[in-house]
Amino acid sequence: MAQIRDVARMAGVSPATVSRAYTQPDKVSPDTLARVREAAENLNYKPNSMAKAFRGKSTDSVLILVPELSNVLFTRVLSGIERVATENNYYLLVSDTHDDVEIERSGVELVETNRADGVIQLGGRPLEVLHKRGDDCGIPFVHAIEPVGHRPYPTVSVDNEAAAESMASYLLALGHRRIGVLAGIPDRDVTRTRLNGFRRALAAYDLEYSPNDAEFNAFSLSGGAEAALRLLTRTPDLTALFCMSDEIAIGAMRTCLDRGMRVPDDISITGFDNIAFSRFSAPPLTTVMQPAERMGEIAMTLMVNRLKGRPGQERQILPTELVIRGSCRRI
Amino acid sequence: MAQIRDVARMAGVSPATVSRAYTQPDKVSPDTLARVREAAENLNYKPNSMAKAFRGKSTDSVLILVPELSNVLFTRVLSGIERVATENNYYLLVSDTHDDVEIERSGVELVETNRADGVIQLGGRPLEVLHKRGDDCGIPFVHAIEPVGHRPYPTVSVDNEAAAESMASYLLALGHRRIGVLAGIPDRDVTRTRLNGFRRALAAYDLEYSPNDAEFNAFSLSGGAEAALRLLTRTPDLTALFCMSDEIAIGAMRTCLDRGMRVPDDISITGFDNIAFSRFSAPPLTTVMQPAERMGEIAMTLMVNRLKGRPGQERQILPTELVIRGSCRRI
DNA sequence: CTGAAAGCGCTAACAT
DNA sequence: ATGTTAGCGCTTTCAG
Repeated sequence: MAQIRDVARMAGVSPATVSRAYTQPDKVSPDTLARVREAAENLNYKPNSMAKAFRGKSTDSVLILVPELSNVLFTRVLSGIERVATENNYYLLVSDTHDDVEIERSGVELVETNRADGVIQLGGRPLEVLHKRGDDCGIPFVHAIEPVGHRPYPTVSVDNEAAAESMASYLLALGHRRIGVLAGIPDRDVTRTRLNGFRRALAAYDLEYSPNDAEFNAFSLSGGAEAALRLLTRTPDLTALFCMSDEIAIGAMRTCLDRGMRVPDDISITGFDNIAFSRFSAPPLTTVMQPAERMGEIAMTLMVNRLKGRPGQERQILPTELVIRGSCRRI
Repeated sequence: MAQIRDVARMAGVSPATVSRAYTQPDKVSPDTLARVREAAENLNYKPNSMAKAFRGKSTDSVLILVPELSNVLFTRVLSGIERVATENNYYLLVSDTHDDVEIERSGVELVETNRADGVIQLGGRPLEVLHKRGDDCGIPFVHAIEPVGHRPYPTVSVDNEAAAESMASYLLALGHRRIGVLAGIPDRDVTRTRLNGFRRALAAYDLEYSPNDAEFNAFSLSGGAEAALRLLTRTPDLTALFCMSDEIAIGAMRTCLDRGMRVPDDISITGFDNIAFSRFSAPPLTTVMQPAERMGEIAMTLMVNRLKGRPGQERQILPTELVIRGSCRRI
């Protein structure tokens, strides 16, 4: 593999000039520039990016901590991140953390070992628990999707509580009073937050949340199907199911169908996220839209800014939107 | 940030010894080893992985070329790759190529610039077209999902033609004779291959494939929905729809439902891939199972072997399986 | 078992 | 506008 000095020799210049020809072409005379380019071309020279990273102390890559690569929502966020990363010439390192603290910790370590310049966290865990020096360990960190208190680093998320509340209010407004909750994993912030929103909506109608009407399980299709089965077996008189993700909702729909219940005639179902599939379910799912790709784009933009030493901390809460489709009916 | 010489000084040894303490602990006396470890601990020393990569000429990372991050199938493969990568201490660089040759080319270049040690291609394009020196440019390359002729590098895929044939035969055996095809993007190998399988099945029944009964479009939900609309408008007498992906099939289902057709009573529909959602559609989708995660695992295993200088070229064709669910009926 | 020293390929002062 | 020089943090001969 040709290296810079080979090009330099062939072009009859010094290595420094070759380097400049790449990084600041305007600082090089058109003539030499042309010679350097030709030499590089001939020798098929490709700058060694590791040497550059080593020298320049910047890797041009950022690590994305994804709790579950098979989750469509995360994947959409990742897609948004990717777009902005590419635009800004950053590489993406991706790690599926399976929600495991240890994996997240060793991820954060990648910036301490100079493997990545920063990390974007799609999970709920704040930097504080991921590093012993806590929030001010100086690691460029951006939090996306799940809002985690008022952290001293850039964050992009939605107002889950408000979104959940408005979704629940919609159900209430349709006349539903016995609403079951198909929640996500119990110890996730997002689960708690959405549950709070749900309770707030109930409270506005002087209704009380009953834990007996809720089931907690994975944010997945089968998680939703199983939870629905348990819930409906226990409390068959529910008229609606408030699900904390579209996958849970679609899983629950299957269970209902299997039990001979028609949606929305016999039971109304709502989701959360507005993944692509929810528009294509039967019936199409009423849900709350989260701007997933957009959150990814913003997360990466915040990271780029941070890395390029621009602005400072920023905290963006993006709007959600109720998407009314066919899975609920008035009673 | 502490570096090796700080640790060396504190432990009262030379940098070389510290280095050895990490890479070949058995070559260091237990006593010094302990002292080094303690010093490292105290100083919170983390070896600079860029320096190591630079020195050692190996980045421990491999690039994954994903045609579309938002496609569930690719994401499953990625998930399998990730698992094996983590097990073997490799980092994953991921790039969404949007099926663009240029992006794929610059991806392959990452190994020439020492940014990655190898690349796993989930798309259909062979190394030959991605590098001017062609197949023998020496880049560790693994092809997954789409089989691309007999390439001189490791490949893992399924027999798409056979799988498509057996899916189509199933439809034929059920009595269907007017079967529409909802194909994927026309210029993708996988589309052609599956179409061949379909035609072969037809031929066994002395039937001819009619281009008029086919629509080509994106491998996506909306792609399927649109294509189905065009196809059904043009040829309303079809009794079955052979779809080249589950997403296409689910999209098509929606169109059928919207047109007042019941599945499978009025029209039978088959998919391809067996993504998680297909089990939860209404009706559940009859499809062909592709071992996506497994392909990912194997792809990465092949890569690791290649990188570690083990075995040689390998070519694995994994079995698929017909998954009969409720979206087809006998006529 | 340990240390000294060289050097991986590049870039950024600094000098011309 | 260009060249000279030094050095990024680590590993690896080679000596001792």
